[in-house]
Amino acid sequence: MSDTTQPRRSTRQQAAVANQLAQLPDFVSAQELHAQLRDEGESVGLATVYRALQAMTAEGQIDMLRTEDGEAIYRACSTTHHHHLVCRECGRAVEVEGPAVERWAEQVSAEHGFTDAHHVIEIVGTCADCRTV
Amino acid sequence: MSDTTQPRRSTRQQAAVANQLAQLPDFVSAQELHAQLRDEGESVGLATVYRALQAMTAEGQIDMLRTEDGEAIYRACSTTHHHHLVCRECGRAVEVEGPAVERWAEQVSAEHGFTDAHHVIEIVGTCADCRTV
DNA sequence: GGCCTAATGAGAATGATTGTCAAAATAGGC
DNA sequence: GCCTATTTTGACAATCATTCTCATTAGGCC
Ligand SMILES: [Zn+2]
Ligand SMILES: [Zn+2]
Ligand SMILES: [Zn+2]
Ligand SMILES: [Zn+2]
Repeated sequence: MSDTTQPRRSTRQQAAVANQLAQLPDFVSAQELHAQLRDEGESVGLATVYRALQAMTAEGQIDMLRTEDGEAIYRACSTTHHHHLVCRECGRAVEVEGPAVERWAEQVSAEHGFTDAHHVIEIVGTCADCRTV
Repeated sequence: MSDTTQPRRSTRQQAAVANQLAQLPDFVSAQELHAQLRDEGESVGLATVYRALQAMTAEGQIDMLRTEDGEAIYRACSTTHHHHLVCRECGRAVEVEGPAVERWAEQVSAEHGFTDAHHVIEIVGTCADCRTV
């Protein structure tokens, strides 16, 4: 199964990225994370931030998904698993959960012989405020 | 609700994009579509392809989603509504349906006052073949 | 300490997407 | 069909996230 988990060397930079991510409740882009680290003095090169996030994603330590405009965003996956309901006009996002969906995803994967399945679910709509404009 | 559907003028280029898309059974990127049109002699400027796809997406005439590496891909949405279960190793995709999920998505949107909601659901796992390797 | 090698960072390079703006095409009214 | 107001197009430049390059730095280990 190509378990490409060669142990990485532990460095200040990787720890900084991991810690920062652990402190954030929601998704951030690599750019944002880089800026935050810079602001806190714990400066890490941009390329390194990208590499760390990549590695952690590959190892399943963090979740990655894409915003509507294609930017990759990351989140520590310790947070409660949930999904987003996003307004296509103002970008406001509501966190939603759905046990039924979680079960469905697992079931569908199992039915087709897939293992270690993850899923991405995003709902995009127009919120009440933006509708009345 | 800012129904920005001012009727667009109909042009050869937009027709070409729409036709090409109607002929393709699966998702294509703007770049691929542009190349195909060029090869078939029905040449259309790249920027125009992007604009046409954008417009059609905004009008709900086609579906757009993002590949793993962030590229936007499009498909005529005449096909039956379904989702994909994709193998992270070999890329094999299985089309799956789930009435329960569809209902959940609608319900969640309604609960929060969102209208005209669409959703993106993708499940990524490791298929049976790739597991045994 | 010293060696080997992986990790870092500054900047260049890539590549999809979007912006610019003059030229061409459309929709209507005549 | 012809004319005009407005939209659309296309070649090219500009943006911007992400990746690549490669000289330098710093873990892991003796
Ligand atoms: Zn809104
Ligand atoms: Zn879920
Ligand atoms: Zn597979
Ligand atoms: Zn669905």
